[in-house]
Amino acid sequence: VCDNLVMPAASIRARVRAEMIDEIKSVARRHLASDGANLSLRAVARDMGMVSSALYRYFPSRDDLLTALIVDGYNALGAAVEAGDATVADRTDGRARWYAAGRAIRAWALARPAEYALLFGSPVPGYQAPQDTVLAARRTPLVLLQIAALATRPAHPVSPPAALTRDLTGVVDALAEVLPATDLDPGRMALGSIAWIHLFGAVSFELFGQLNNVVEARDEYFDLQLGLLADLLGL
Amino acid sequence: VCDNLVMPAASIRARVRAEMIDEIKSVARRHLASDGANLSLRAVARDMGMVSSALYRYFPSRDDLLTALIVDGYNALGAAVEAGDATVADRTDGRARWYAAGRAIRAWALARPAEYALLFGSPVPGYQAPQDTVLAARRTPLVLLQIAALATRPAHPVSPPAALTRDLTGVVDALAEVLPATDLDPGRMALGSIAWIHLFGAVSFELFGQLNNVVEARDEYFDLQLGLLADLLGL
DNA sequence: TGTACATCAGTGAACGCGCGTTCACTGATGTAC
DNA sequence: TGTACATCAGTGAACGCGCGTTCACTGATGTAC
Repeated sequence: VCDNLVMPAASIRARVRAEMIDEIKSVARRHLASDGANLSLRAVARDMGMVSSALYRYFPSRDDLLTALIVDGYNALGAAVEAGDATVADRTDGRARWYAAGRAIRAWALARPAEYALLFGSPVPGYQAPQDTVLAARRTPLVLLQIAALATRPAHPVSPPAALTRDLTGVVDALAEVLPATDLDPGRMALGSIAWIHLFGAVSFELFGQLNNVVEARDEYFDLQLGLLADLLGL
Repeated sequence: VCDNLVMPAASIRARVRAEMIDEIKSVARRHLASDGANLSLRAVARDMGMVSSALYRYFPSRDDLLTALIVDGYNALGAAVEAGDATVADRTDGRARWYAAGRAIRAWALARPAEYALLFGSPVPGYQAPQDTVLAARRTPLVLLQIAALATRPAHPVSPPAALTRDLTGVVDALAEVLPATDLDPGRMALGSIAWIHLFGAVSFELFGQLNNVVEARDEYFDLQLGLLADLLGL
């Protein structure tokens, strides 16, 4: 409020612009929920009481809006998982943190199914995700890998083939700045990434409707899977 | 060829009709590959050299065509998995059969990514799958459950909660006619279904592009996951 | 402090295209006597 | 076997709607002297 008076006029315009961008994205997110990934610029503009061409002041094309939504989505999910993980007081209790993080993923997905589908569902036809998204995309698995590194008990014995170890080492190295103490041997790296994939499987299977008419006790089912994966990791 | 002469005329018309339906579905499948699930009736008609309204002689609406494609897809996948499983000569070798079935799923998905996405990807906006699809959908997990029933070693210890056991028992009972000797205790039922879900996760993760820029050794990665799941099942 | 100029947000019309579905119709194919 | 009728496949026009993107434009807001 008071800031307005101190700020130079240029910043006001910049801030209004930023707020507009936020509102466009938020309206677009609402549309994702009903229309899936065939997001319509005109519908978004309509909802905002603007003419469709006005949106081009903010996003050079529909794909750029989609990209912004995807990056935001990955970050929102990552933040939710980090927050879930952070609720565990004892930072050395890997198993508790694993449950907290896993449940946070599922809770986020159930709360925003369309956004989850945009991130993890079938690729949008004709849309090519730019490089900007990959950093944000790694935020969630990063949390899970950090938890996997806490494993105390011996993990499930695995001997990943050399080619795979090379791939995974590359990823972990790229994360080294963010994840300093990577005391993950190849086996644990492989297990950690696999646990993430299988977790994704559990969430997607439920969210994409494959559990319909089959399993109703979904919380319990998910927790059971979390437990199996924790065992797998040696947490 | 000769059959034409013997067959009553009415059957000829019926057969031409069946062939037309097949061709429509096959053209539609090709379109799925490029356009994702926003399948266009007009585009299909164009490819067949027909006027779009002519398709209504064969399918009452676009959704009915989609449903037919979905049912066909589930059946094709199921058949591929059954064929994969059948290549293992020693029918008591559960672990070999598990690998064969799992690899068949992935191979089918990689060969027909758009169809896989239609079955297992984000739900098509506005489309409600009718009950016709559920039977076909169970064909693949049925094979996997039959293999899980072969487990000789003790499986990973699990104690599924009562509500979940009830759900899974219901499903297995429904399959009882097809799967006669269901010597699956609740724990193994739960493990079998979870292994299927995690397998789905592995395939979807790769197919939906989440492995891009991360893992290149995909065959090895998948096999590693198959092995972990086989261990989980006690195969 | 006041004025001339540049920047920027938003308008409205248009381009060129797509879609699912309906409907009255023409001809060919099959059926019944 | 031949003829009258019914069935069915496919046409072409139309309805009513959607879309992304471009472009010349009006006014308001911010900047520099």
